[in-house]
Amino acid sequence: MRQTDYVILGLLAEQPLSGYQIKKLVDIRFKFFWSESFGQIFPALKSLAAEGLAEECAQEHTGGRAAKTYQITPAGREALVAWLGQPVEKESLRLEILLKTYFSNYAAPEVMLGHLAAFEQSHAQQLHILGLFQKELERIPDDDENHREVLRVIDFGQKVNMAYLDWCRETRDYFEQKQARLREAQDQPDKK
Amino acid sequence: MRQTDYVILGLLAEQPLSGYQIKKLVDIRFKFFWSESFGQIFPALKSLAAEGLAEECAQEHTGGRAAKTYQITPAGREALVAWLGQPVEKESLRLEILLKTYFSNYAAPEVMLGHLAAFEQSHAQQLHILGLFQKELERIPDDDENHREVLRVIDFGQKVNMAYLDWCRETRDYFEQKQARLREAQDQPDKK
DNA sequence: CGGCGCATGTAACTTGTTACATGATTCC
DNA sequence: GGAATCATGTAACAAGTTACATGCGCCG
Repeated sequence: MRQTDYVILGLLAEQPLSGYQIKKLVDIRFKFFWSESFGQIFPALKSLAAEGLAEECAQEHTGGRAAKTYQITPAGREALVAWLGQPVEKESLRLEILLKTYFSNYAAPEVMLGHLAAFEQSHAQQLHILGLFQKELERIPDDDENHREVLRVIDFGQKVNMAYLDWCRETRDYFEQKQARLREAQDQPDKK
Repeated sequence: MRQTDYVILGLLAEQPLSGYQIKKLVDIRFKFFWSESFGQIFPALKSLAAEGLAEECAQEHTGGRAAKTYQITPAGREALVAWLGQPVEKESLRLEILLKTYFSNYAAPEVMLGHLAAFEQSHAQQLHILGLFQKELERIPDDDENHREVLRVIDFGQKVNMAYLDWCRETRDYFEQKQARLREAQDQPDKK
């Protein structure tokens, strides 16, 4: 069983969904810490159905092609709970910007300033979206009784993105100073 | 050209290295934001040599099998600088613990408390190691003139890991309270 | 009827991990 | 000579992305 399978089971545990809807939910709700593509979701749904952890239900079609909707089975719920109890094993972080920062003495400070601006903008945006989610969750009724847990996840995103932005500002300052130092050295090559 | 190629070029830009040494450096220096395996490094070194971006030099052997050492070529340096100037494109974060937190209303609070303890311990450890690196860097002479950039990378790790630990503590509190609520409800099932 | 939007599905590719086979040296 | 250590290399697998092919209904 892949991680994708459990993501799907978790979402189906709340309500029946189609592959397309699952993709949209993952893109919105898990955006800052997870992703899935169609190439993973559709095969996973098929295998979940083959193993009896999910089953096809009604074919709704609200405009456009009919959507194959799946619902979770009791065995699927058991599998989900069993997975929740297993130790967390996957944690991965890959940040090209840190690689470039590490090697940045081979490039001009301007280069890093550009990368930092893009990074900062993207994470400020993410933080903004998380804030909207938080307000939305606090506003609507907690029918599934999972709002508090979801808020914990959102809080993680907020803390981490704020840390990213802090780092951005400090690092921007650093490269701006470096740039100023270099300019000075160029303008007055004799002094020292 | 893969990301692995640039990681290798960046490390070779400082000094000639063997595949084995590269792996060790990545494991130590980039541990908290990057990883590479032998299965990526050795083929990458071969292809870098084929493209003339790196070349084999002396076969040193300091105990054990002879190490094939590679050094960067001028073309390799150019490729590295060109990559540094390209926009940052890869940023990925995958945290199973957030997935489990999101779905945690299907499990007992104890389960999450266990996961949180492991997560907290692992990141406290990482933070500790980053502190050691920082002190080490501030102590030794900055021969390659890249200490300040490396310290920016370390600072990122420290900020992010501190954010993780803050979240851990708050989330631990939340699940402990939830646990207490459940216990209370079980002890006095009549009240309300 | 043509294009757009919703939706499913797959094949090809890229990337990354794991496990294994091998080789050479040192130390006991 | 055997274990430990340092080191290279590969094959098999697992995971993940991308691009494409298809289908259907609606709207102008």
